[in-house]
Amino acid sequence: MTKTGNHNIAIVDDHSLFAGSLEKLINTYSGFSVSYHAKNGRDLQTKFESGEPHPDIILLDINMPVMDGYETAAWLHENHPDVKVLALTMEDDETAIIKMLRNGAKGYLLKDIHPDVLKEALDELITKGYYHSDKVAAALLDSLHPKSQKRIPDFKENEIKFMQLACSELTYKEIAELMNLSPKTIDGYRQELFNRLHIKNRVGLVIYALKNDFTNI
Amino acid sequence: MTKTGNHNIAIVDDHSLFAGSLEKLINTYSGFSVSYHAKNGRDLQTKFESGEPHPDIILLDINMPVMDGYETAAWLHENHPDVKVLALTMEDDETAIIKMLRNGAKGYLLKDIHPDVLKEALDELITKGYYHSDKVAAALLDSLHPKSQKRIPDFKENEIKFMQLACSELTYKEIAELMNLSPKTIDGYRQELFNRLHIKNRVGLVIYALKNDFTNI
DNA sequence: TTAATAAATAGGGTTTTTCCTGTTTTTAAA
DNA sequence: TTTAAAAACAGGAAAAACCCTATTTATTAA
Repeated sequence: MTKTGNHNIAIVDDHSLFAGSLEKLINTYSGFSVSYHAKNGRDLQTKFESGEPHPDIILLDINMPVMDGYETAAWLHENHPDVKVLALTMEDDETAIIKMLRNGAKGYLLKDIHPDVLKEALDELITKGYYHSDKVAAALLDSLHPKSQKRIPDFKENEIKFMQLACSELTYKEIAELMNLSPKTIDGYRQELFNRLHIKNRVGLVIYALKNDFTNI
Repeated sequence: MTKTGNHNIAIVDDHSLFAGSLEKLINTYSGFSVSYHAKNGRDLQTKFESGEPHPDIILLDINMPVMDGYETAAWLHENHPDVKVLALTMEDDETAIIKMLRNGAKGYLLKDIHPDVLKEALDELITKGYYHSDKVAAALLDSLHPKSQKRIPDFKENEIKFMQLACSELTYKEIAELMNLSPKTIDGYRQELFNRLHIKNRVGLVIYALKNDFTNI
């Protein structure tokens, strides 16, 4: 049935049980087998330096202690660009997707997918070199569409100031007073930012501001 | 007719990939096989009512939508006390352990354990009827010690869950639905937290939660 | 100077949040 | 079993947030 060689996979995840289980699942897929696990990025680096053959594919978790998925993906992309990285994580988060892809990941999967989807992703990774689910495709489009490839849209001075003040317990009215503007102007900033950033409410704005280092707590 | 010594296992977890993988792992253990999965407690109830034979052991996740691990364990304990429940979760939380055991779970395992530990736990579950890791034993002891009651964290479990969900773009109504509680109860949590933490609004709560590592963005 | 554009402001309505107080239900203790 | 406390829930109302559309005021490029 299976033609060309077997593809070796490494799993990088600090949840041993998940990793161990996943190995069994993957080993039931023809054409794929798991060669080893690593608990985090640092652990993976050690494996790479140990001289044993590199895996073809790495299933990479994002949330890990010591050296997380972002760092690990970046390191692999830099030092072992031949190794295909498939992000496999719990986080259903557009910025996480973008960040992983920017760091060289060839695909992004959520852990709550059906096992068949993983098989499909692995197959596509081999045949096409990447796997992009609908969610990833949407995230990509979204990130590329705003004119230039600017990751972070450029904000006006006042928008940034408002964003920062919104990350506090001040009401919009109080923010307006502080900025010497009409509450209606502030409301305009708010609305404009909500639209541009695709967020629904002030908490979304706070999260955005924190994620993008416009403020810190 | 099951072979002598073969024990059927059901997995209740909303993470399909984990469940599917775990099945493969367990099927490599002699004496155990997985008969089916369920996505949550409600789903499990349906399986029980469908007439197919009940599993001997249920691996039960805590965090699930619709009907979580606590409810499910309680229901099983009430209606199917013959079925052994092994809690299998990410939460390394003493109160969660206590709560699951009180609801009839025969053991408690973290998802980041080594696969061998799961095998050991399953074996002990069959031979002894329970599996108590060191952590569970410690939690039990601690809970019996009256002093520990004083040391109970400042926040109740639901308060923490609410706090975490409040750090999102969900409305309180949506959070209430997710937690299977009345919006008025959620409002009660909110008010209580605002008072205790001396904060004025939801943004204050988000900031508090982030500062104190109840969530991360 | 003027037309185009961007920024600030408004009107006015809907939804959500916030707040206060009180009742029912559940849980745990005596 | 009774009782006290805690948790869940509720009514109602005001404030704040949210949303859409439109107008006035600055800015600036032709």
